[in-house]
Amino acid sequence: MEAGHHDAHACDAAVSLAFTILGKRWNGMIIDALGGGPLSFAVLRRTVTGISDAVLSDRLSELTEASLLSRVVDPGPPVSVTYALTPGGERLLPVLEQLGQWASENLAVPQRA
Amino acid sequence: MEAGHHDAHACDAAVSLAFTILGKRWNGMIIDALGGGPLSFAVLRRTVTGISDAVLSDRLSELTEASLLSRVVDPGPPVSVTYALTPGGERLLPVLEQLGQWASENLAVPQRA
DNA sequence: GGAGTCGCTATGAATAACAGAGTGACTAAC
DNA sequence: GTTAGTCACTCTGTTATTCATAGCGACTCC
Repeated sequence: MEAGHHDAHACDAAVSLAFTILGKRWNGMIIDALGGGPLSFAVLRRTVTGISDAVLSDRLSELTEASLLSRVVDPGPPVSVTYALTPGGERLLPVLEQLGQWASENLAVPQRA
Repeated sequence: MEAGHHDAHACDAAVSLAFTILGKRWNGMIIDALGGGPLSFAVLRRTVTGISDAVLSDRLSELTEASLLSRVVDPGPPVSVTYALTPGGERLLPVLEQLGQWASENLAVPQRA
């Protein structure tokens, strides 16, 4: 019981930490999109349906700052920027896959408008 | 390659679905807190450090509506309300545990103010 | 009666996300 | 040379969400 209590306490802080990233709209989906390989800003914008330029730019900065993404600039011309998962970012993918599986088995699909 | 592409596409929609719940602030942590067993509103309020009454109330309603939580009223007196995970909610716990593990291994702990 | 807890609701303030316009650098088509 | 498009963002006003806090009726305890 104490062992279990200790584990639950450890999970609380770590889960909170996880949600400092994943509790912000779009981060999980950006990371998931990059699971297929490095992408440019424009491709991410189109792949993560519904996100705005401004929010995408903010999120990419935060995720890069958190060392989950790397931002690689090819000086060109034309200049191009590619975002890729870091190893830490990649380690989230199997968990995201499980989240997706859980969702498809346990959440109702929203009604179509 | 096509099989891999198909999988990635399936994950995208399902991951999006997962984040309709988990991409809102506090939901992951509420579910995690209830992983230890049913709790009252007030205990949840104290356990999920930093959440306000109003948002907790909103979140509990949404999670109940999404069939991840059940809300049980003991008529009393005094009246008391208990929230518990449904089986679907419980099935998220192992994934949350993995999220916590990922976070503790891959995210920097924020500096203390 | 007063103070406290419970399970919320209400409300204004602060913050996050949205919606869309804009920039300079570049390319392609005419 | 001009026009239109794409890229990788930045900017700005609007809308939505979250925060902070007060308050309510029901109840308990002193």
